[in-house]
Amino acid sequence: MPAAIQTPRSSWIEEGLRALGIGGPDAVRIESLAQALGVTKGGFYWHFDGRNALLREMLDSWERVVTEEVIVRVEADGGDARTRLRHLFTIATSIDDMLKVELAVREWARRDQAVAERLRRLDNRRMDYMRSLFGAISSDPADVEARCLLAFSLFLANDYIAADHPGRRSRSTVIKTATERLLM
Amino acid sequence: MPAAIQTPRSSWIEEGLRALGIGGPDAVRIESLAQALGVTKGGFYWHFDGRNALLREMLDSWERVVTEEVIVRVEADGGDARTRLRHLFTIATSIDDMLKVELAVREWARRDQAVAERLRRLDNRRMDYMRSLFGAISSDPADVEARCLLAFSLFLANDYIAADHPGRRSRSTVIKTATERLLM
Amino acid sequence: MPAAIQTPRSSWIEEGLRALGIGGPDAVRIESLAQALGVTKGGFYWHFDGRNALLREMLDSWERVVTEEVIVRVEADGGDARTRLRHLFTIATSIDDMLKVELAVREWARRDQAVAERLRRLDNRRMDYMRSLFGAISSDPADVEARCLLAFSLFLANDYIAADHPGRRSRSTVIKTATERLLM
Amino acid sequence: MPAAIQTPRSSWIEEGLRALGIGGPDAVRIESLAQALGVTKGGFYWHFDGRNALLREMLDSWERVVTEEVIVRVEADGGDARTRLRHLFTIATSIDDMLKVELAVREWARRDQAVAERLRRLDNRRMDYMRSLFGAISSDPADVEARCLLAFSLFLANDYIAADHPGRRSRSTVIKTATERLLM
DNA sequence: CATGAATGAGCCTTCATTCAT
DNA sequence: AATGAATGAAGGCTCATTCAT
Repeated sequence: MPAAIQTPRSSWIEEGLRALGIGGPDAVRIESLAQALGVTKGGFYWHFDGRNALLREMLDSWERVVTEEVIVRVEADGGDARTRLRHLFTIATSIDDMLKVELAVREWARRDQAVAERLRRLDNRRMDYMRSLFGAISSDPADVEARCLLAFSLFLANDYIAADHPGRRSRSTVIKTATERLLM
Repeated sequence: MPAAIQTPRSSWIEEGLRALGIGGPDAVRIESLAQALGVTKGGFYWHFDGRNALLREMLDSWERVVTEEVIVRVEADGGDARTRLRHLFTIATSIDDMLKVELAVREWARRDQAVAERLRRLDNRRMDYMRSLFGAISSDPADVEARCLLAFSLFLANDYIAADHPGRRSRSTVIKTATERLLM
Repeated sequence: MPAAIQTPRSSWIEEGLRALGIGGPDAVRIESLAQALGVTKGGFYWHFDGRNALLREMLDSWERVVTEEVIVRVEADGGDARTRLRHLFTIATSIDDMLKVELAVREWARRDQAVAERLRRLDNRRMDYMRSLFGAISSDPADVEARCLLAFSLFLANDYIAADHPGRRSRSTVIKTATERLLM
Repeated sequence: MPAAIQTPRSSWIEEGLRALGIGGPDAVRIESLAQALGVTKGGFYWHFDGRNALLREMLDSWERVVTEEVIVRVEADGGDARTRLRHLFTIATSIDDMLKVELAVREWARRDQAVAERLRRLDNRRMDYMRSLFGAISSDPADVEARCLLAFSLFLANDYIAADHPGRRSRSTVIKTATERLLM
């Protein structure tokens, strides 16, 4: 039976990820997190070796969730390649908090080599998975690759592109159309 | 008499955009810029009303370049819709510094309402332009919209996605294939 | 266990009042106070919300001392109206540090509406008290009012007027004569 | 014929005195004065040796006006001692701008020995003048001295005391009553 | 585990001053 | 005489970090 800890490491990590998603790495301030957790920042240093250690563990934690959870859930639902891809897109865009973190990490990776390295591993794993699914739809490797990149781009860019769509079209409708285009 | 001094005002803005592109808004530090320009930070306040004023003018300046310049260049080259779209993609991805700024601004917009507003205006103008070009290729409005979004996503995501491509394929090859897919 | 630390919060306030008395509000510099207290300026922000908060609390603290303490001490000593007035003048001019602060606050009030408002409340309370005492000496309300104003002026101007007095007369002798004139 | 100067020394001094009266010596900022005069601060250094030189000349200028002008005007109007004293009080409290400067200088003197010295000379000259007038009213030197101090105090404290007066009494009415009390 | 308190580095901003033109 | 531009010294504030209790 694990000791009942008052403010466990995981709380700091969760709160840190929340802050990261909202304001980027610079917003992960020990003081803010402490305040959000209702404790004083001094206690933080009992759990972690410093801010960088927290940042590292935040990434570890996020990586684990994002990799395992999503793919596991898609596979659990079963179905053919097209079905799975549709599930994948739905799940990926539905975990709102995680998408925010995703974007923050990606921006962060542009400035930090270590983060970039982690992201490369992660993206490769995801692309591999998509490649296997799109490979069941198209037999042209170049086309598979293009579809993967387009799908991935669509997923990421959703939150960045601020444009409105004409008529009664909502963003999600446009994404759905675009997705189907990739599944043809 | 030739232009005496190369308007140092714009030097601060240029340097600011460079810093923004590399490290995001938090990296736009008066002291760093001053050092990069070979002057002392105190002098900055002769030119600008403060950091926020610089940030605002940086966005003004960037918006002007990105909007006018790109579309003007594409139109200058002429050609049919497909040709113009190909030119657009080439130009958009070739101004390396501007792409970095683009991404930084986009991340920034997620935390700052005023920036988000500017970006919305800008993205709408771009989407309008693409819509007019894709409209010449496809007659289905939903399809046009989907192609626009995919194209835009592809452009943006390029710098974010860290995945490698199997075989001898380079990223730019995959993008080219993906682009052609959108022009079919 | 005796009081562990002598509430460092109040140390900042005391030191702040000292600085205010000597050099006016502009002389209340966090850095100077820190140095005087033998700590670094950063620590100040643990105790206060910023310079303005300190300034506010300094005024609170001073107001409390000046209002309560003086009147309480005079009343404690008892005696008739004349005796009390003599005590009042003696006490008011004897708390040297407080007189300096008094003058500084008054000058400050000329530039800051909020300070002016506090001072008005304080001065009214004092005038009320004097009015009650002079009312026992003179039955003409206009005369009472004039005596109050003269007494208050005398108290304040003491530190401002730099003139020497001829003969062997000291300032305090002249003030004593003037005071008695008001008590006739 | 003196050269027609664009922004003469005297403008800087006048503007400096205005700033001094409003905000004390710390408010005499070259930059503010320049802005008020519609020129750039750089030009200031053509006229003056630096901020301290301006401050010195401001005091010179103020001293001249205050000493000569007031006494000269009172004497010009003539009358007996009581009449002259009444004139003196009226004039002294009527030059509003000068009263503000007067108070600012007095506060300043508390922190600056050189200013204190000037003020002592000035106050002594004024007290001498009042002494001569009160001497015609009272033959007791101690009483004369007390009246002088009270009169001077009343004049100075007017602007500092923020108290309201009960009934329909205005401050100036109270001062008038108090003045007459000193002339009895 | 956590608090209270403090350190110190870093940043923004203001302002007197200087200087070439 | 005055401007445009810059320097440098303060001073206010934030925040990661440390440490005794």
